[in-house]
Amino acid sequence: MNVLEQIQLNLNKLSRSERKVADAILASPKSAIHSSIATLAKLADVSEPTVNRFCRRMDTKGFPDFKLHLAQSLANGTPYVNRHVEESDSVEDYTNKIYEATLASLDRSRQMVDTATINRAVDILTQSKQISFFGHGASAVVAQDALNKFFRFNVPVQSFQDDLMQRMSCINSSDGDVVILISHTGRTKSLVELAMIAKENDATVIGITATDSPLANECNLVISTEIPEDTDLYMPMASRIGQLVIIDVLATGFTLRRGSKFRDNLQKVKQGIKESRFNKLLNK
Amino acid sequence: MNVLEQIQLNLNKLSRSERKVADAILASPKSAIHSSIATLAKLADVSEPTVNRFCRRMDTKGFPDFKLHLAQSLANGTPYVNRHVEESDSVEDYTNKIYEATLASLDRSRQMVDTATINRAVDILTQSKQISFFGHGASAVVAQDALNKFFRFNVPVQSFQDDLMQRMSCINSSDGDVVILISHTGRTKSLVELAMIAKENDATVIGITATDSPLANECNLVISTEIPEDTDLYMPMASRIGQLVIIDVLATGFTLRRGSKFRDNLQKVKQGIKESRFNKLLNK
DNA sequence: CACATTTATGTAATTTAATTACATATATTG
DNA sequence: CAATATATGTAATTAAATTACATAAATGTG
Repeated sequence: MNVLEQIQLNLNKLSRSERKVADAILASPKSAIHSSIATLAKLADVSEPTVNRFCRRMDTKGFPDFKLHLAQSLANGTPYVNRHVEESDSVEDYTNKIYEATLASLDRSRQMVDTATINRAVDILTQSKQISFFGHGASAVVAQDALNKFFRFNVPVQSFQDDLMQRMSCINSSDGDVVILISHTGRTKSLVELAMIAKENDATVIGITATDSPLANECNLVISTEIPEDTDLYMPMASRIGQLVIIDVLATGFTLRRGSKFRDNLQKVKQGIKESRFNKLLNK
Repeated sequence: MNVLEQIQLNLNKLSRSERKVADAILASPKSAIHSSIATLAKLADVSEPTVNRFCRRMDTKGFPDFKLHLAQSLANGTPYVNRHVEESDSVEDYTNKIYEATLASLDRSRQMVDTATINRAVDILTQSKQISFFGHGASAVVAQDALNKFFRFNVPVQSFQDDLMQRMSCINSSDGDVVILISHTGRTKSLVELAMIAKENDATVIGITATDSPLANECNLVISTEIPEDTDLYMPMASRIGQLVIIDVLATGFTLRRGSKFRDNLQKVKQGIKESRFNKLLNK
């Protein structure tokens, strides 16, 4: 709830003088944010400390803080709104809606990500003997992206899409191995089974999934991706983008933790695939 | 143009001390708006009047006015700053930087996307006999994601990662087939070859790639993903996220264009994979 | 209703924040 | 190199905001 709304909703609960302050602000909020407390107090016909008390009552630290919050209230509300695609939408409409929904989802993910958990995951990954990434459907794509990223570090890393290969990999796992299971809902049956098998074989299981789900309950560590989202027939599942960014974060953390030797290997890989590309200047 | 953008655009034109001020603000704009001029000056290692002069240079009346404008910039949907990950970064720092870089990239992509081109691509896809998605490396992941999405529409769609299979698919293509080639730079040699082969066989070639690249030159239609980005050893390639969102947009456009028959098929697929998941209420 | 207690309010004093003035340092130009 | 312009920081001054305290008004209790 922003400050402007808060003022309007609490009008009836304000005292006589504080009501005067509210009225003066509501009469011209744009002007209020640029006014001194003295100017506003005079305009509202109250004392300066009354204005200050009003600001405190609106849960701000004082007048300058109140003005900042009011300024943000005036500046168009929340930055990205998650709106449904409608059948009648033009290409401009649905394109923008999808971008905004994705941005909104990613922003929420940014706010909710638990960096302590990320740090622990990076610890575990850094010390692992082998890393496996598994997921199904859209999350399988994330697992493959993870493979593509971690493969460049020249550490033992694998990812399979075939269900049997996944099971065998988990059966073959042992202490020091890490199995990362990726699932939006955490309710995919076969992934929960993979978690159990891996744990039975002393691997560490990390879930990139919804907390308080069957899969989360079988994991040693859970990186939460539980952003509520409206999926319907037209709206893509934006949360897989959040999963991809978590992979990015883990990969960067891994690189930073591992230090210069792995940076060198990254450079080696980058150089090694250069020939598969047209040179930027010559082959235009 | 808001204050945050103005700062970023004028970085090169600032004097040494004022550049320090800008860097301190960009490092933590949310914190800056709540700071006194003394705190910010200390943080930036400059004098208080230098901060005041910086604010005047940004066309604000002084520090309080600058803060108000900055607060509105932050509330207005362009808050994200693309900052490099440093070796000394904490997990909080690099996590936030990666999220912000991704959000910044995606926001730019949103602003630059050409909806007329999207519309044409949706036209072409809607009328196609068969759709193929190909990419390499990180873009191969995008191609697979596309397969996962379009497969649900029950239209002929394919995607291979094996180079030979890709070539054979393009050799086998004919009029009415669409080949979508995904590449960040547009300079991957084998993808350019795929484009040539597909065109020789009368397929329509759509590139999700950089304009003015070898691949773009071989395509019938180019959906541009040419967002300048700073990639270095630590920063992930955020543009693949933009490619994924373009796939989302195309898929939604396809669904809207195709109408109710395809909506029904989506429901059928969704229902069909329900049993692979634990029921939300019962199996907790 | 009267009295006691609590809450609201404004004046004045104090503190903090921001701005201005001025001297010095640095960069640029002829 | 010298002269001029620009940048910068210290110290002083002004403005803005907050706190302290006394008084007024409202509320609650017997």
